[in-house]
Amino acid sequence: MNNRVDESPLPDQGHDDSAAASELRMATFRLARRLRAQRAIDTMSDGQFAVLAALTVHGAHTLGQLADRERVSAPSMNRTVTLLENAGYISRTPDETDRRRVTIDLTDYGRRIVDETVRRRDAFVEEALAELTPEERETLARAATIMRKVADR
Amino acid sequence: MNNRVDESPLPDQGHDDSAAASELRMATFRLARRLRAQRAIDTMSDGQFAVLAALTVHGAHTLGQLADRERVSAPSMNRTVTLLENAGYISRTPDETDRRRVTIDLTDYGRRIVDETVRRRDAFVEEALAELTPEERETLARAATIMRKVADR
DNA sequence: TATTGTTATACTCTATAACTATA
DNA sequence: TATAGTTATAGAGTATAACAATA
Repeated sequence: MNNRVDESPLPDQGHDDSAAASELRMATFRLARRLRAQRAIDTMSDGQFAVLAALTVHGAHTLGQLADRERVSAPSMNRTVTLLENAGYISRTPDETDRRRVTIDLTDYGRRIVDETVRRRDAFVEEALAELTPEERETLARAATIMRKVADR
Repeated sequence: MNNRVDESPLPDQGHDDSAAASELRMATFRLARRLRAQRAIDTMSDGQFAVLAALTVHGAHTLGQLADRERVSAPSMNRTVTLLENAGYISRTPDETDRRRVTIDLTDYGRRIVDETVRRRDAFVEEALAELTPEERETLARAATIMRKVADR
């Protein structure tokens, strides 16, 4: 497992702002942990899936581009890429114009795994949303936008 | 780093429900990742801090209780506990009535580290919240409650 | 000479299996 | 015999340093 800091203690003397901040932080960790548990292939780590997702969203990458995007060292990414290649999820092809580079892209099988994982993760959230009131769903939809803004600031 | 699945691809033909689910999932991962980066002591892992937080919230534990709570094997938890003990954050004391057991609890120093870490994590959220409109803050406060409900269902 | 990818090596976190002490 | 904790060992993920091939 990767991260389980979802029971963080509250600050001692929480005035309103700090209480709100703690609540949001704890709720975020707890939900993230729950969502992360919904993986299509339990033997694939978050880091491995993140590479497949990056290739899906942003297309083919070189090794260095993947390492930069995932903020990981080149040797570490090389190892992950080798594992994904051996599992048949991605392909490595030498670059024609600059032969130091290799192009890394999804295989059809890798694409299928990504779809399956996304569908399963979304299925959990969709079912949960379906049990809420329309007002609650609206609140979460607005909150999602604000959360991204906060995370990216 | 632990988890970086914050760029998950959207489902192919997102109708409204599935789009809302994807947005919430992505926003949650992204914010969790950002918050996780705010650690007081960069050499302490999430797993180690989670143990300190559990002891703060729920009091002293035996090794097995900690392993169960964090959903980790006993040997793995034993290793984490040994590291935390060597760092001076926790104490191990043999149980008087059942001498197979050991009681694990925070030291004063460990308590201080928890407070510091919580304060730093909350500081980031508080600063971010301060830049929002009152309506946005209200939305996030309501969302936090709903998110916990979704995570715990 | 600089850049891209890879290999060598080492450290952390995780697990299962085996062991010790106690119930 | 069963249980709680620990030790032994191994695999995955991470990093830095050193190397090979290419620009």
